[in-house]
Amino acid sequence: MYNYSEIEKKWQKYWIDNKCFEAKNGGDKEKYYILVEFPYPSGSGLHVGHVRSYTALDALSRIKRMQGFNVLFPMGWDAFGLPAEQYAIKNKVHPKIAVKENIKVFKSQIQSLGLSFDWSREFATTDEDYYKWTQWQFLKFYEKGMAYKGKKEINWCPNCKIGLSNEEAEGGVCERCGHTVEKKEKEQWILKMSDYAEKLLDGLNDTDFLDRIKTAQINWIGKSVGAEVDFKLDNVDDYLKVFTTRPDTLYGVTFMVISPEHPYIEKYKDKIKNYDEVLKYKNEAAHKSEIERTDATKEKTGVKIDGIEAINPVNNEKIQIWVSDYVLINYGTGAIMAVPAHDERDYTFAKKFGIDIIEVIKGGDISKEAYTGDGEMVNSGVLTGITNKATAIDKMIKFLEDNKIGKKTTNYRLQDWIFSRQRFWGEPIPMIYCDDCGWVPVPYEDLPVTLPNVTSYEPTDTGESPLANITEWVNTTCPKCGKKAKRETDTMPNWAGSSWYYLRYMDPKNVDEFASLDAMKYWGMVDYYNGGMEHATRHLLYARFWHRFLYDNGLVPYPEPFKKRVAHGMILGENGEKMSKSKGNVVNPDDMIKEYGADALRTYEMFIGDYEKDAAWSENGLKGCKRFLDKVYRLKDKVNDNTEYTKELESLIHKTIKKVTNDISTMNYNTAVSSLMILTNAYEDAKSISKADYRVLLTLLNPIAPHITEELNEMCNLGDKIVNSAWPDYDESKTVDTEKEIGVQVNGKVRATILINDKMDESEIKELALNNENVKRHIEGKEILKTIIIKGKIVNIVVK
RNA sequence: GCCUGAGUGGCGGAAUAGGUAGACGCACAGGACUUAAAAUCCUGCGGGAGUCAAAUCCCGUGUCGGUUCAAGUCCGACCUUAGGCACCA
Repeated sequence: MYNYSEIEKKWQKYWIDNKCFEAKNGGDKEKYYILVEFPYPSGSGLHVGHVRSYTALDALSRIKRMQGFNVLFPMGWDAFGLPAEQYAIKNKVHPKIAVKENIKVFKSQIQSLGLSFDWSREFATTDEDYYKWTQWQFLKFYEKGMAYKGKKEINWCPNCKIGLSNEEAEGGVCERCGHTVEKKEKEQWILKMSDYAEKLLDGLNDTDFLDRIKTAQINWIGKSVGAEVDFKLDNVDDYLKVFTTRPDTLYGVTFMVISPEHPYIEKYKDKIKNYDEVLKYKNEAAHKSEIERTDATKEKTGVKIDGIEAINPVNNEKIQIWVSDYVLINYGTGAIMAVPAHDERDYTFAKKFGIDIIEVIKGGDISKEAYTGDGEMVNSGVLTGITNKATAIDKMIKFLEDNKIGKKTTNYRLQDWIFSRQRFWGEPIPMIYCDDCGWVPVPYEDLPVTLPNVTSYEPTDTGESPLANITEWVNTTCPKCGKKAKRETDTMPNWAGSSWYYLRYMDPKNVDEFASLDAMKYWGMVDYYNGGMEHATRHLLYARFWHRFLYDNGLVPYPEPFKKRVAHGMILGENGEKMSKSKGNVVNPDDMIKEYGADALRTYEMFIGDYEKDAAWSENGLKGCKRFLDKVYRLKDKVNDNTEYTKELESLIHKTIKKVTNDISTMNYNTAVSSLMILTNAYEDAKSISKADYRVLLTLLNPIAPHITEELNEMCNLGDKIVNSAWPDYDESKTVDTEKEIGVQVNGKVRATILINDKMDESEIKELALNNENVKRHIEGKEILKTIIIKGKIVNIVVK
């Protein structure tokens, strides 16, 4: 039909030469910051999934610019990480070089789509003048006591030889290679993220995230309110502290359980008569994988501790203490009070080991199962007779606090962030260890701590970072005392660089600061942030935490980084399965651009379905969109010289402007395209169309298919470049039909349609309806009970 | 188990605030143009009854109930499915 690749190249060049999409900091226009997650530039190149989200936000950016906003729509590269490192090891090149090549490919692919990114602000997280500031911010965490080095049991992948965060080891398998994760104790840098649990929860109120994203975050933070209770140990001057959300069931406690890692096992070694047995159990638990350990369906195991007992503070009963791996050391206090009558897990445990079960809430049958519902309190001292859980809990907490045996407490599932990785290709953690001074931060003026230029950095078997082998890099002097010292060889996780990149875009060339306060004040929160659902918890929480910390220390002007967060669905293979090389269902965007053009690919990906949902690829669908653009192209031959909207098309034009404007801002891209198809079909049916008719169609289609529309606009001399023009307005009054067909129902079933106009009153409409032949047939001989007329919508005649 | 969503033709999916279910596209079928194919154009396209053809009628938005003049849309229970959390006390 037409030479799209030539047209596309022409306009892409025009946009770059004329700096059409470069945002300026400041000015009279209102700012609007649109962000798509920057990609990891993998060797396999751009995925059609990238095309979907980039095009969607590109369309939004283009509209916003035409509507007069100062739009920031930047792009960069999240380029640290394991794949680049592994590729580099295999091919004996420095990852810096491999990354550079990948970025080149990615960039040219992205540019061939005609996306309106502001390339003047481009950077990669691996650029020294970027990660200098990542390190600088880490030092701030350290300075404020928010980063510490601690011995932590980490998730260790023996295959990748790398420590993994809990998030990367979900389900007990390595996220990268699928190998079973083991536990390994290691000194790790840790950020005190758990201190921010409440703030991260609160901050959600300042955001406009999709509900499911908010929910995912709330679940992840896992707040639960309850009480801490001290159980005195019998014959020992010490307490065992537990956390419970059900202090109302304290009278039903028949045993306690501590986690295998609980410090009391060592502390009371001498008192525990069956210490050997307990230790054996502890060791078994340590060797279990995360999967085995956390499988709720498996049978409960445990060992009764012989030699120490506790005393229930509310009734002074002696209580046996068990050790079992169903109690986790990293939640609450690592110890629980067990109420088998009213907790399912405690119930199973008690049944298996023949421990007493005491009912304190009526309503269930404790011979069959634990009753977790509400009911009347029995056998419960001061609580007896209360029938409401909340009241009982409040009363018990007051009792505990009055008697100084416990207090109201909140617990969070959210853990501290293990920030060390034993890898080469990451930001070096800017710390130095001196035998005399301990850990000393690298002085701010010495940043960045750069990675050494070496070609060999195989991972070590000991679990140390490959950097540990590069002695000339490791050995340094202590910034404090000047003696010989060693650099930290751990590097930062991938999530570090992506936790603040949106700030750097605001002021990417700044050499004095990570971004100036002025720039950050000007651009404010990211107005519209798009990314995958897989980042709804981890990346988004890390970035919010990082940002909030900066805010609390006066380094950024607003507490929350992102206003609105949306997520796109995946593009699946033609067979409905996730695209993968092994399944052979991968679609390469380059091939599609070559065969159908970037505009057709963009249009199709917007039309493919609900933006938030997964959608299966269909090359036929893409062909359909190509046909649509061809149709738009052919319209050029029927443009007349009129400069006003054609009368017969006017109403539809106004309706379409309204629909496309709304749909793109609410992510309903599929219906936006559909309404443009309807308008195009109407133009086709018309004898001829005016310049104004054509121009408005091209303008409306431009955000989605920017090249061909700009070309046709020029070819037909319709006016200024669309990119420099204003988004069309619509006249609300012209979107309302003067004449309309509405349905006439008899007893709720449509029996006819009548043509009404906006001048008719109810009686005229009623008369028209009753005189319809088919309606007459259905009401003949029956009594009309009532007639409902909803203006412009429907008539319903109720008969008996 | 708990927390979110989602179930509509052969397929992707439309249906403001309850008001003509199936927009738009794909696939398919028939026709036009052509020596032929491609491209393009026209017609049909949820299921069933009915008819030469129609008109018209019945059924139909996961299932079962309910509210309403009217339910894809609201309410209750359930089923299926995707995602999140999960021995979190």
